[in-house]
Amino acid sequence: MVAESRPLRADARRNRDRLLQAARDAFAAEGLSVSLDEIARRAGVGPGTLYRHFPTKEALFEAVVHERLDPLLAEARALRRADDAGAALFAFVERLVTDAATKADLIDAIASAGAELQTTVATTTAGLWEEIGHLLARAQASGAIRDDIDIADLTAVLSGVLLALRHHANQGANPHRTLAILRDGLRPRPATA
Amino acid sequence: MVAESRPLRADARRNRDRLLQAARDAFAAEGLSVSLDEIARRAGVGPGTLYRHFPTKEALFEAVVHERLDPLLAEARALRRADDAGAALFAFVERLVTDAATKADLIDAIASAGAELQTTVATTTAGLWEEIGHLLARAQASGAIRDDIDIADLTAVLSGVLLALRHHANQGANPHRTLAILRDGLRPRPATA
Amino acid sequence: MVAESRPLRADARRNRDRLLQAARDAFAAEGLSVSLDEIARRAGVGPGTLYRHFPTKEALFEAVVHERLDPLLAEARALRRADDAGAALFAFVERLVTDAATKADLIDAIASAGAELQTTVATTTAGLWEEIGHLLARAQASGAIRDDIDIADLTAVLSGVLLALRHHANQGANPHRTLAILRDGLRPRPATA
Amino acid sequence: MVAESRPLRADARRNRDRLLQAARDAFAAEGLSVSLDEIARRAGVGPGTLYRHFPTKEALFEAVVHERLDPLLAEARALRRADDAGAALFAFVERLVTDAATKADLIDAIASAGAELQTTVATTTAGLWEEIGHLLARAQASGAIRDDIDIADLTAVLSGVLLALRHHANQGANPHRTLAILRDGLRPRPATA
DNA sequence: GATGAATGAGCATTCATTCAT
DNA sequence: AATGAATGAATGCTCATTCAT
Repeated sequence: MVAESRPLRADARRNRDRLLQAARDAFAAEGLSVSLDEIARRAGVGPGTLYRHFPTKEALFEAVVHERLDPLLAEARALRRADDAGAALFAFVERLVTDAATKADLIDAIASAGAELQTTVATTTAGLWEEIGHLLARAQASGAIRDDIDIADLTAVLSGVLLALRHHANQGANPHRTLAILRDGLRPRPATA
Repeated sequence: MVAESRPLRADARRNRDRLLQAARDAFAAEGLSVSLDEIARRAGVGPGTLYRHFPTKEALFEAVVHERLDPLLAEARALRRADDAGAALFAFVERLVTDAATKADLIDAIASAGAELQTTVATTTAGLWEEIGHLLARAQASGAIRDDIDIADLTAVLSGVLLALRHHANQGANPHRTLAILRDGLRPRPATA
Repeated sequence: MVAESRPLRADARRNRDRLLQAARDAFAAEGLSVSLDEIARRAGVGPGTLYRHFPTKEALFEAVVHERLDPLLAEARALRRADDAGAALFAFVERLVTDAATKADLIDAIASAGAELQTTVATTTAGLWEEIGHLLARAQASGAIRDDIDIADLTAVLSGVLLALRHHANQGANPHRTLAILRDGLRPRPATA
Repeated sequence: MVAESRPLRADARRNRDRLLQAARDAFAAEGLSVSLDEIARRAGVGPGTLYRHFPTKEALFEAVVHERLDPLLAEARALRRADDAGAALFAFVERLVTDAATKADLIDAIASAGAELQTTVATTTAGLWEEIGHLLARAQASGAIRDDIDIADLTAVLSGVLLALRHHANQGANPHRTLAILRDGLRPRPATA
């Protein structure tokens, strides 16, 4: 799994990249229902080539998910040791929401994935939630975040907000204002409600 | 031929109900991609019977959506003239969240509706958002809700939370805690930001 | 087959007539592909009632064909003993063509009937061709019609003309001019061609 | 990658030809109502292969029509400048009738086209009638054809005869005798009517 | 490796026919 | 008798996957 095993990667690598790009765009634009033929067409390759790189539709989708998630995961890991735990969590949440707004793509697929492909994708996303759990725990320990919620709650609201921004972005919702609601809601509650 | 409004609806009504129930469950479990044959099978009828009651897939979906939305719409309308505007909005939000938690079904379809079927369903949901907009405006006027958000923002967060509860309910998210985040996030901001 | 066997014919007869009328119109307008439900709807009865009167689609079609053919058959039989055999044949041909033009309906179905329902309808039309054969033989014997054709040829041209008038009537073909070609073509050939 | 215009068309071309052949036979035998699955089955391919070559039923039908019509159209065009205009028209009519007799297939579809698929097929046939119109006009100008008919009339009779030969060929109609009727009917009328 | 043709199960929808009321 | 609901096989078409070239 470690060693680069094969030589001719010049064009193969290029095709793989094109396919991932095309798949990203297509999933973002049409959802999971786009046909693989359409993705291959957009990438300028034959469906057989797509199959060679990604033996099933789910494998392709998962690769796309990985491509999106891996940088986020790295960022979350880097924040593990930030000084200000509360700021770290808010920074990461902001990063997620900004991503969802600007990339305007398959964050939603990451968050939901319907009941259709699931399994492997779910495994892939689990790592992300785990990192967020860490950030939440530290932020709660530092007093920056209310104590009466747990990682499941945060995960729920956060993926919900991501999904919502995807669906409502073109309808006037402002990511920053949406974020403000979330941010204030996560703060420790003042004396009384 | 005399006065009973409809004669042999006994079985027809029963099949219609069974179909709606099966569709509700199936859409909730598998999303919009469930096949009509599968829904018919679950309802114990032939595909032709499904067709008789709901001539297109969209018609079936819309019937399911209506069944869920109509009572909510009625409730929202009833709250229009509540004395305490802030309490009215929170009550309705709580109602929505409770629904999503207990019915555990296609609130998500209502909230997202994907890019797939749209038209009529969109029209149907528009009415709901309109009512919520009313409640929000009054709550803001009364000072119970922060001023720096508009209906699009609320809609986004709210549908996000609903979606989230649907996807994460079985993963331990607690509706009341999730709701608490939303509730506190909607309050007017204290002195500092 | 002779005695009227059942009493309650008042409304039953009326339904039967309505169904035949609706079927006639529907076949004429849409061809054989109209659904029986559509015909029943047009007749203002339920599909079960249609079925009671005509147990298969073919039975209905055949009844319609009979209704059209029987008067024509009677007319042909009446012409069998006409004094002027040539005039008799031309008169009958004219009658057919006029029918096709004014009724603008399922003469074509009679003539073609595709490869779909056939058998029984073919049997039904055979009687008509037989009568025409009689008229042709007599006309040829009297010298009014060329000798070098037989009933199969006449049948072919005649049904072709009927079909054609149905399809081309709205495109400017004039039944009388079309008929003139046929009439002159049937005459005995002058000395040389 | 070098210069052969198309690489693996060997099998594709063969399947396409098989499909056209199967479609031709099937349409001729059963009319437009044959199912595409049946045609695919007869051609020995899956329905998806049929779809790849002809994406709709109409596209398949039109391909079949073109295959028949294009040579006829070319021939008609070639006759436009013939010396003897009357002979040219008769030659073309003979060609049509011969075709209908030997190919024994979907000339009728061409002539009628039903009320079912239309559009593109209609456009395709229009060109043929236009050419025939040319030949008719010239033949009338030269005195070889009666003056009291127009292209619509000729079209009607001609397609009628084609249809008739299709339906009655196996019943003994002789193309040459049928043709004789048409030919003599088209001649200028002698002294008396 | 790449191509794109082939496959065949599957989908939404239709409709002739049957049957409970 | 009549009704209209139910049936289920069939249709045109789609698409993930496989395979010959």
